[in-house]
Amino acid sequence: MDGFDISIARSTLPQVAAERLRTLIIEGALAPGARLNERELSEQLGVSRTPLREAFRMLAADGLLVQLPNRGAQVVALSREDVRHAFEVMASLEGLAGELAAARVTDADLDDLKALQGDLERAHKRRDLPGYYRVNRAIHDRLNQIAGNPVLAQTYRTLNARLHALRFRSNLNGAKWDRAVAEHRSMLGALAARDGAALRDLLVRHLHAKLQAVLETMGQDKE
Amino acid sequence: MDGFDISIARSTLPQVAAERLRTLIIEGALAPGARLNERELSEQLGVSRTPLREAFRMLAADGLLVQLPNRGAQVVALSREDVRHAFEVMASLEGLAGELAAARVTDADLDDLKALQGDLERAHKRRDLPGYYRVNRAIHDRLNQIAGNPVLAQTYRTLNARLHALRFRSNLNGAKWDRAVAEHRSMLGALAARDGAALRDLLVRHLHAKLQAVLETMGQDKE
DNA sequence: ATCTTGCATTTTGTATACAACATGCCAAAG
DNA sequence: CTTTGGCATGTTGTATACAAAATGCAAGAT
Repeated sequence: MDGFDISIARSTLPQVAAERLRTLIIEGALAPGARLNERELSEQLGVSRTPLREAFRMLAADGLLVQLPNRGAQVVALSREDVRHAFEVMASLEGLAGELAAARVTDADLDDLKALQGDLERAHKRRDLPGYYRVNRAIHDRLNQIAGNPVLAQTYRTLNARLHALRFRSNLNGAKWDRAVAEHRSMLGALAARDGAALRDLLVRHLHAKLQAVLETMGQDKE
Repeated sequence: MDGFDISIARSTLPQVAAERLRTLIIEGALAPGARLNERELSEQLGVSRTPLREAFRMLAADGLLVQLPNRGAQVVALSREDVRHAFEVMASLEGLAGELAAARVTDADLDDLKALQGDLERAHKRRDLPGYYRVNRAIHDRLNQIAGNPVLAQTYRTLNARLHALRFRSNLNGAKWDRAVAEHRSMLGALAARDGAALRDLLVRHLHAKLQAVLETMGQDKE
């Protein structure tokens, strides 16, 4: 966290391609279950098949694609069970982040988080869902940063990225949204009190509520 | 868990290469920090550079290699901090596995685990360290299987694989080993009582003890 | 003597040709 | 009419050639 990174970000071609594909998947341009034709895609992206294949491998590692031998890559189609399992793990990790953060949080950190909580409530008040999600994410990132465990942050990020293939925005109806904001307030209180166990419980329950919301948006899909 | 998979395992060349490299890394033939020359390695393994590169990507995804742009791949060199962070996350995941398992365990499962516990104690009694580790791993796998969350199992496996690059076997002196076996007995008790919270605590502490042992074997290495 | 600068060599990155495999169709047999 | 075998076509897997980048060394300048 100390020192500055002045190196210019040199992204390799596979990385750029992977990022591009990731966006296409998250935005839904590439639907879950869709098969990705290498030649076709490589022409569209303007790269040859080799770097594209490396991009496939990266995305497969993140769980956004599955690769079948001799049958290429396709966008993952997560079942409700998959989502449930992923959330179960993410809740546990988020709880750990809370515990760690409670043990290490400084007053300066708390001030930052209080400011973010303010942003969150304002976004809520004006029903600005995109803004709400942005702040929400910022709070989460900050918490993870305070927790100070890069492996934890990385693991969480990977799991989360996988779920984004679903792109469940929307679906925060009034009651649920109000409750979520209130939960955030409780969480901030537990953190200020340095009560790791309480924060952990709150986070786990918070994630559980989120899971329910996501499952509802998924509706009665397959499996 | 129902039904049999009769499909013959068709491993692709990159998979085979990755598996081979994984073994070389774990066994220490490829030391941490070592740079992997593509041409050289591809000749030694008898594959061309393309599948080898895909193998690199897979291992990098598992965290066994790091890939630097235009500078190839090298075996990760984990710092003590890295190990600490990884164990922190693994302990949390293992705890979750315990909680879930306690909620779903059947009497038949318990019988299996009791048998394994017997194996463990026998291996301990005759100071059979490799055997002990094997049974230890079997118990862990069984627990994860009972927990019934593939995402959890997968995440744990990945983290664990990364640590194996260190190949810390050995280093279980008398006292620690005795204590580990006793802990296993307690864990089995908590599972039999379906006490998820207790099992969770035991597992987290168990992993914490393991971390200490690992850190000792790492000695006063760099960073 | 040390530091820079350019060149030679090595190594990685990308494109592409060719081989292996999968898939769908059609015809022929039951 | 259904099923099976073979073939044609398309798609992925692998090898290799070429391009771009990095590294090490040596010669010259300060």
